[in-house]
Amino acid sequence: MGLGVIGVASIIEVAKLAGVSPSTVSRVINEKSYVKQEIRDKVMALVQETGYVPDNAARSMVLKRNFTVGVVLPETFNMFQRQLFSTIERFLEAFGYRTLFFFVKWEPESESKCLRRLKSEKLDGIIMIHEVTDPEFYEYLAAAPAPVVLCTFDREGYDFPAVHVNEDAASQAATRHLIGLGHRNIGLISGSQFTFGAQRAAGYRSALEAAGIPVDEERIILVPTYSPEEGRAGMHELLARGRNLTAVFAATDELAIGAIRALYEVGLNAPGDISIIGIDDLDISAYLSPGLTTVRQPILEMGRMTAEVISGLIAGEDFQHHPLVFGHRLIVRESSRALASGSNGD
Amino acid sequence: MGLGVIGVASIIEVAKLAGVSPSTVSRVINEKSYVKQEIRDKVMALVQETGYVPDNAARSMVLKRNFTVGVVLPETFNMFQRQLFSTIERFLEAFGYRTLFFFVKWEPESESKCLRRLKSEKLDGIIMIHEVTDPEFYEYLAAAPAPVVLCTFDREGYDFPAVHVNEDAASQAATRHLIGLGHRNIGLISGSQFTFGAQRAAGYRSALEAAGIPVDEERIILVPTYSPEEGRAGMHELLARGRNLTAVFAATDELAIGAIRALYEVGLNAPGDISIIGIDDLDISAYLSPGLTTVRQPILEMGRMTAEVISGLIAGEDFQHHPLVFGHRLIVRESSRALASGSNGD
DNA sequence: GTGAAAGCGCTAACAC
DNA sequence: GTGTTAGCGCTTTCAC
Repeated sequence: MGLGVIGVASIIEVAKLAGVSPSTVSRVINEKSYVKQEIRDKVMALVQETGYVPDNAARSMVLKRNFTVGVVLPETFNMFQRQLFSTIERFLEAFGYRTLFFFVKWEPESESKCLRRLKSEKLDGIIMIHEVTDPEFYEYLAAAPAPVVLCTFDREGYDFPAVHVNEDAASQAATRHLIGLGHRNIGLISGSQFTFGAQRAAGYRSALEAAGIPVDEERIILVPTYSPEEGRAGMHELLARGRNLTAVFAATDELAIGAIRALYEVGLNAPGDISIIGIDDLDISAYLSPGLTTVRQPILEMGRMTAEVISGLIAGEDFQHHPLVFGHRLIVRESSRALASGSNGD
Repeated sequence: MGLGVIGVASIIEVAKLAGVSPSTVSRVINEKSYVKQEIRDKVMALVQETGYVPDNAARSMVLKRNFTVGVVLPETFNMFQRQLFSTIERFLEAFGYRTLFFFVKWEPESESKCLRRLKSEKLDGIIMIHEVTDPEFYEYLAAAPAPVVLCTFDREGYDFPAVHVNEDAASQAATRHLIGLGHRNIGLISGSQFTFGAQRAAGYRSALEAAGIPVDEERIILVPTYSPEEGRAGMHELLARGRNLTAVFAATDELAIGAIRALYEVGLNAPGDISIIGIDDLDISAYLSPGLTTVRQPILEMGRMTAEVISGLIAGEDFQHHPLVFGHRLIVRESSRALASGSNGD
């Protein structure tokens, strides 16, 4: 374990101890060019002994690189995003980058603060897991010196690589699942925040139309965020409208959890009274009682792809148009069930 | 919004444009010493216009500080830890520090890799939200040039400031809640990982003993991790042992969620057949159906305290012995209920 | 009140 | 193969 003096050694001291120049020590450490075996061994031994670790700040100053990728995500990130960013972090680390997280609130001031911090970090790359509102933010990103990858959404008018699921297809699949179970009076709880809220609502509409079921606007509710609380409130509102719902498609699993909760509060249950389906397939969704029927986004693949694309871009590779739009997978559990004949409420 | 040349401006260019020296620009930005109002205004205007932001690497090199606090947490961090670290991050940012996360897996190799990375970062402070196993890790921490604060646990033999809840009191409260409801046949699902698993089990035992209820070892199960899956498996095992349980104390909410799931899988339910209580009070716990009865840890206060202590320490303040051990709060929801008389299974 | 100059720790030319 | 030198962008004495 050696002396283990804690990180006080600089490259100069190691060089002195080894009786060589700092450049040589640098060469040994970075394996840039050949150094005589004997010297190399000696230096390595000293590095061990002194516990020398290169100073990142000095290194990144001269290299003009930080080996750091910034990840912007909502301060209130949910479990889906949590899984996504862990995955991204893991792959990024494997590629030799450290990850710096930027949590941003859903308010202009927070976004501009984030933007300032982003600028000061001289990042090698930026991953957006959060769809900010400020147009200036995207302008900066587009002109930024570092590559940018969007994850879980796309932005019209820019050509950032964007890793995301086909929202329309996913929500059509969710709606079709309910239709296939015999449901006709299907409600929707989606959100007005972020692009995907509208996209998922659109998928719901087109699936209904494709099945020849008229869209009843009273069965659609758009809540401000995607939290369980909003799902709960949305479901209560839907119930209050008395549209004889037998099924509800919640645009996210968290919304679905809240919706089931609302049912519970009024003495109803899923799927007994109303079938529920979500989107995301959070870790927890399989452990709910009833287990949540949902549409899974391939988190692992999306995270890996995001990390791969950004590191390729950083390395200067041309952006090959990877297939960046991912497919979904329907996961049927217990919160949805076939409509008992004659019980469609009409 | 001005020229907005992307972060290419250096302090020298701003100085040239303003017709002053770099030192003056530095003084204006850092408000270190007085600069004539006129010049100050001019410089500030240029800073705006050029979008100049000081380079962190250069800054930290000369200042010999990174303004960075490292937070070590488990790669599989749960929702409780997620809330905790968001809180810490927010306060740290308010104090002017950026947060660098170190996710570590539950394996020796991952811990030593984390240790290496920790060393190379020249952190101003280190917060441990994860109880690593490697003794060497703690040795490093104890000798580290930067202050260290433990959060959610304590480590015998060291005198790191440790922010955590009184585990014994919290789990006694949970157990007593069940006892107060008339339950006598109370199971326990806790874990063998981390110190708190044993602590919570101890609280369970002493509460039982205090109530004159003999501890039945067959009603206690220790699972390897604290995931819903383990809670589910643990509950199935408990059920299989046929000890006429009417209530179960799960050492974490995630464990409790899994336990309820297990009940659901065999056609039982909480609280109808078995009452369930957890510890943590995750965001999601209130939205389950039934809502989970649990013991809340004051996440916000703990996070704030952690950030305050570390920033005080970094600023060179002597460590005043703050009250670092927090109290809990029983949150009664629907997963627990009074034992119907005569239904105690014996 | 402001400028000049030194230097933080490192790497990359460029000599030798 | 290895040493010398310059310089990354910033802050901070020290002059003025």
